[in-house]
Amino acid sequence: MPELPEVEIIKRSLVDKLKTRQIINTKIDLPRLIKWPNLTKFQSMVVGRSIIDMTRHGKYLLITLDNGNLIVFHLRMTGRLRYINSGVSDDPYTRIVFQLDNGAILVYADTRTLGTVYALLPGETWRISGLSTMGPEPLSAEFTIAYLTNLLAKSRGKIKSFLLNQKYIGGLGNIYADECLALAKIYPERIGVSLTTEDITSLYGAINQVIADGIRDGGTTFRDYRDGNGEKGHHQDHLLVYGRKGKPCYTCNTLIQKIEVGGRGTHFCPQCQK
DNA sequence: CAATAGCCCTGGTGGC
DNA sequence: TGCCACCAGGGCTATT
Repeated sequence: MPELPEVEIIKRSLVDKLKTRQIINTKIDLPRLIKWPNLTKFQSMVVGRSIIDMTRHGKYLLITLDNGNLIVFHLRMTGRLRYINSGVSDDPYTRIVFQLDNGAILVYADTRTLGTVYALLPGETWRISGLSTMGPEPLSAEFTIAYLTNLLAKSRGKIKSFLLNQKYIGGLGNIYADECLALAKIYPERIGVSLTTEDITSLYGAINQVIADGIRDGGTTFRDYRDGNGEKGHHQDHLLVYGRKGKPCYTCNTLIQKIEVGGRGTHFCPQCQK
């Protein structure tokens, strides 16, 4: 499932190829993925425009067009964006194709079709609440120990759920949230306000470290994730707990457990994480 | 504010 | 081998 590191790698692998390209046509096989506006308006806002830039905000990907309009993607669970020189997609789950002026295509493919796509006028990002209410991202200047401390002082829910809430921190998903808590040695069901100064310092460092490592390794490929060139990531080879239920902890050899927290599968070491 | 359930959706998997 | 219930889970909504 693409989280911040995966979406960042997709952006990096696509941005230079897309810049200055003109979108000459679209082929939309699954119109319900377009959440705003309707199919006809979406096409009219996109076709004929040139791409100025591609950026990422949390797990959202944004393409800026030459008139200031935005194409916004959220890949959810199984969304993929890929640039294909030949102009022909071999992905059986291709849902949207953007035909470019050099004969290449930008393909949006999505197995489970939970992804979302929008076209926005300049200044319309408020239409996507998840985008406009998103908290600071790991590794950003706004994400500080003081910020985290202030929020946790008011947080009466479980720390795992806190980390997944995009209003607090933008970009963490289920895999990296579990990894953050493992690295910080914090039990996922701890209540936010119960975290000590030491815990918070450790967690803050772990969040930045885990996200940086994920990016360094080109993202985590469990099944579906690929970058913009169709390449897998490597961070699945460096996970401490996610997907390791029943396997020994690298620190203490205790078997990793999996529980449900806030409706999400949650992996942790019962010995190391307190 | 927090927890929970339901919804969207398809493919892989485990059990029998 | 075939069938089927179940699970994966991000983000949103409704309810308690």
